[in-house]
Amino acid sequence: MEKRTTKSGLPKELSVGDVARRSGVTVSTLHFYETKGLVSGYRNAGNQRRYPRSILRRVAVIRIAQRAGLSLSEIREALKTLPDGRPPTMRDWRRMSGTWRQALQDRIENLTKLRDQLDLCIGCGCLSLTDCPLRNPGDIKGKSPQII
Amino acid sequence: MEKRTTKSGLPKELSVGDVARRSGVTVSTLHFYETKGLVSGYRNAGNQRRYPRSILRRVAVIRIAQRAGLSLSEIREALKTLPDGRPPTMRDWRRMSGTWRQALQDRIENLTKLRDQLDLCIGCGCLSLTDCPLRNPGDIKGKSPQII
DNA sequence: CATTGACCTCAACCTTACATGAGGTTTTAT
DNA sequence: ATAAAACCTCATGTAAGGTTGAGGTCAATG
Repeated sequence: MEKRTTKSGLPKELSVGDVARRSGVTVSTLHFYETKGLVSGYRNAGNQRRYPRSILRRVAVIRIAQRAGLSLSEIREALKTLPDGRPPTMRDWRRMSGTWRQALQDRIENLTKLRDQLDLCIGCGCLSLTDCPLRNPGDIKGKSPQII
Repeated sequence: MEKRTTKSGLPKELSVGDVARRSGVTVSTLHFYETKGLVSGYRNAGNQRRYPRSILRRVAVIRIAQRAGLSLSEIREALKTLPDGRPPTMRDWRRMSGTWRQALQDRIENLTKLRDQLDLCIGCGCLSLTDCPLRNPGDIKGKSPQII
């Protein structure tokens, strides 16, 4: 693939293999993403997948969101609000990445809280104490552990 | 269970059900942890699991380590350095939790870096740029994505 | 124009971290 | 003493996020 190019020298359409090479994910991952509704493209006369160049950005966005800790289904929902074949506008991108930034921030704060509690407990040899914050974290709901 | 108690009124040995109730994990999780070598106990005459009270601390430690992002096999390895039937000493606990603290800290730093990059890219409408740090993060090794 | 590499689909498999249920035994409570 | 609650083992299921392989087609190249 990557033969027909635009005047800028960039290929107009991409095969799965092209996308795999350039995005850093495998072909099977692209197939998988397609079954999960995360990416889409069209087929050529021979039933092979062809993608517009915007797929590359889309895959990059998916990977970033994964790094931020989102599940593929959350990512799919977020991507639903973006145009699929066309590159997203600045506004589109800001809205989505803003939400993701917040999710990331929440995760960071949770982990930081855990780290600080761990620091306290490393100091005090804790975990034997009935009121150790680490033993009954506020973010775990349901039947809480009894006094140990 | 929880009938025979010490003079302090605390039960001397615990059944799986007791441990489940008091630690906040299910019985099947305890079975599972046993198959994975994370916890152990002994059996009574009727082949039922019995645990010393120190199991409670052990399970608490496992859950904390999970929150910090460690896998069960990593946790198992770390726990190997602790006594199983006896409560760990302060030194034991400090060594282990110190390592975990570091792992946690690394995770926090990675996520923070990602967040900051995301902030930059939210501002600039990035991801179209060939040198966007989000598109080729330093922490992903191997064949890096080509210029998009 | 034949070959080889790239694609196709579909099913099965993998890892992590458990949950569920069947069929049978042991404890506990009345 | 008996019923109910709790346990036991072992097999199977679940969910996420893919990977692998078989069997067959398509396309780029000498």
